[in-house]
Amino acid sequence: MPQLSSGGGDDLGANDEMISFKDEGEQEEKIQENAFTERDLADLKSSLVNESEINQREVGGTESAVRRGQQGEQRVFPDKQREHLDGVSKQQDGGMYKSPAYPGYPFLMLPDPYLPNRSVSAFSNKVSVVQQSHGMHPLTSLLPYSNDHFSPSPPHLPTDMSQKTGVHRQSQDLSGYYSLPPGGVGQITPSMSWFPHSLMLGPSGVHPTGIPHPAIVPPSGKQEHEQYDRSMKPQVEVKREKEPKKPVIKKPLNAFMLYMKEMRAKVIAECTLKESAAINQILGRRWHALTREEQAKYYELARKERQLHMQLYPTWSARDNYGKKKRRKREKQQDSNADPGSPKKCRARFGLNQQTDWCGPCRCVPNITNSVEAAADH
DNA sequence: AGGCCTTTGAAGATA
DNA sequence: TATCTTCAAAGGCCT
Repeated sequence: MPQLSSGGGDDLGANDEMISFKDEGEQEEKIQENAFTERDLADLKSSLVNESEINQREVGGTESAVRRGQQGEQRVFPDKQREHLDGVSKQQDGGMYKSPAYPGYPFLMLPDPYLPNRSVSAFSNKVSVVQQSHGMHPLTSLLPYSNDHFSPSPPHLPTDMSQKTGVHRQSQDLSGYYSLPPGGVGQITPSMSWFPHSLMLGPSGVHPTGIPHPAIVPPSGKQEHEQYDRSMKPQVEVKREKEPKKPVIKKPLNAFMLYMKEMRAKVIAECTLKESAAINQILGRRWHALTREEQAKYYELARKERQLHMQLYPTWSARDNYGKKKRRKREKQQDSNADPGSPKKCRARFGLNQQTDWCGPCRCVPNITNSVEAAADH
């Protein structure tokens, strides 16, 4: 996406970005977005009934205007916002702002920086964001990673992970963030019933910090309850032991993702929609309706997420998760386009003479020799 | 079972 | 450096 940041933006940079939101008639729209109500939901709901109708209405209406504007305008915000937030955090990281970058860590009773009185917010293992949303600061309910990430058997990290020097260093660094109890996680008492015991059983499979990071998921992409599976499917266990797969470390969530995670259930509750695509459309509009300050909270949280992620996985790169879909698409394309399988098949595909015609699309030679080698070379 | 849809933002890849 | 691409979450829907 275009990075339109002009640089030099600090804390006030975000202000400029937000102002740009209001340009070109978007101010009025923004006001309307602020008044986003059930009417919008009803629109969306009804629009789901007829997709073509959606396109006509939304593309022709404010939705498209928003989207058109977003491409150019919204992208301006984050960079400066990041700078802004970086500046803020540099001040806050000094100790007065110890935010649980992963507030979903169930075993950490952390002062919530977003609570007015910084009271301790104990996150349950699976806290619905909706359930928390009323009477609490929005971010207190923010559970960036649901309990699904805390499988009974914590996903084991790559073996080299524990050997990385940065990891050891980070456990100290993180203590500031997470207010780990003296002695570390190992001293957490079993009385914390919402803490999965398996997480306390030992170092194996647990990050050296003792923090099972929710970004780590088994290669399948879903949390696998291996302990239970083993009792039921010993064959699977054997297979797994033979072919240990590296757990996938997922990307840290960005501000909008965090916002979605918190607000999704609320939107679902408000309207009966369940389709994520529709929900996300609503959330996208609401996101733009947020005030600068409201968005800043999420940008700050996202920044913390990235910071923690970097500390937990110093060698991780987004590139690590790259290319899965891309590869599949390429392979599909290659299968359908380039690879005819054999000259005969290729020529048949394009209606060419099997004996004499040159195959333009794949440039295979005429099948004069009809030899196996020629076909193989194809 | 796995891909698609849909959103924004971060970051890697590419021109 | 600017632009493009991919992936993060979510869950219903479709093949």
